Amino acid sequence: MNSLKQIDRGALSDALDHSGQRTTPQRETVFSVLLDERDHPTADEVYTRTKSRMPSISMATVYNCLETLVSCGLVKQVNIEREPTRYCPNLAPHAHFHCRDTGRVYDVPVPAGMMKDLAKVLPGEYSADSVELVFRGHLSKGKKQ
Amino acid sequence: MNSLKQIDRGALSDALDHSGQRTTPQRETVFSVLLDERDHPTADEVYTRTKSRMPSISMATVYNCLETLVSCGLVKQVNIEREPTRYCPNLAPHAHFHCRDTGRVYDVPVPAGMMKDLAKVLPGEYSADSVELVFRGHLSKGKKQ
DNA sequence: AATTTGATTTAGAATAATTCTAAACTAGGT
DNA sequence: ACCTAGTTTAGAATTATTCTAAATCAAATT
Ligand SMILES: [Mn+2]
Ligand SMILES: [Mn+2]
Ligand SMILES: [Zn+2]
Ligand SMILES: [Zn+2]
Repeated sequence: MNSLKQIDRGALSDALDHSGQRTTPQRETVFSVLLDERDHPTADEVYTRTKSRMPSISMATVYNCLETLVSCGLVKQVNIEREPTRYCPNLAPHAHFHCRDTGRVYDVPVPAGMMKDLAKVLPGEYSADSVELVFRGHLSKGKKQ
Repeated sequence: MNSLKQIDRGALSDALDHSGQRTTPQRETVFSVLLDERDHPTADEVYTRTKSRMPSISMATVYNCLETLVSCGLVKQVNIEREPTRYCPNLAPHAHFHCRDTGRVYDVPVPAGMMKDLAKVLPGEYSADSVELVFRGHLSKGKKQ
C-alpha cells in the first residue's frame, strides 16, 4: 500500500497498459512520490523520497520508472538551463516559473487555449506539437518561501 | 583580421570594456563565428568553426569565450531538453523552434512587446526578468531543410 | 627597454547527471 | 512447475561542462 489514491492508481495502470508496460510497486511508488509533493523534484530528490517508502529501490530503477512514466504520458520532464531534469505530473497546459533565489520551480496556470494560441506566431511551414513557456525571476518576499 | 564587421567589432569591445574584460583575438573570432552562421551552434560546433580560422585555439578557450560573451550580454544560451547548450547572438526578443527531425533550432520572430506581455499571466508575487518560449515539432517538407 | 602584474589561454584532470550493461529477479501465461 | 519477457539492480561508461595549474600575453610602470 503506497499512498496512491484509487483514481491515480487507475490512471497509472491504464496508461501503462496502454503503452504495453506493467504496473509494478516501484512504478506506483515513484508515481505517488510525484503526486504527493508537486515541487518538480529532480531524479535525485525522487530517489530520496521513494527510498524512504521503499528502501530497496535503486537509483537506476528511479530513472527507469521516471522514463516509463514520461513515455506513457503521465509525467512531463522540465528542463531549466543546465540543471538536472525535473519531473512534473501536472498534465494541464501550464507555464513554469523558476526562482533565481531559491532555485525552486512553480507551476503557473495559463488561460485556457493560450498555450495553443502562442503557436500562431509560427510561420506557416512550422508545425508545433509542444509549446514550452518558462519565466525566470524572483518571488516578492512575504509570499511562499 | 577575422570576419567581424566594424559595427560588430565596436559592439564587442564596448560590451567587453563595460564588463571590465579585454578584447582578444580569441573572443573576436568566436564572436565572428556566432555572427556568421546563426544556426545556434553548440560549443563543439563553435570550436570546430573557430579552429578553422584560428587553428591554435583550444576547447577550454572556446568555453571561456562563450561564457565571456554571455556574461557581457552579447550572446544568449539556448538550452533545449538535455542537449548540449547552444549559442545565439540574436539580441531581439524572439522564440525558438526545435525541429524533431533534424535537431536544428530556428529563431522565430515575435510581435513587438509580446514576450513582455506573456508575463501578464504571472500572479502578482512573481516578477520575471526573462521569458523563454520554445516550440518543438516539424517543418513541412519543401521548406528549408 | 625591462619589469611587474593581472588577465587570458591552454592541456588535461575532475565532475556530475544520465545512460548503458549484464546479471538477477519477478510474474503472468502455458 | 516451467518458460518467457519484462523489470530491477549495481556498477561501469558516457559526455558536456567545469576546474586546475602552468604558460602566455599585454597593459602599465619603472
Ligand atoms: Mn525569490
Ligand atoms: Mn522537420
Ligand atoms: Zn509543472
Ligand atoms: Zn535564437
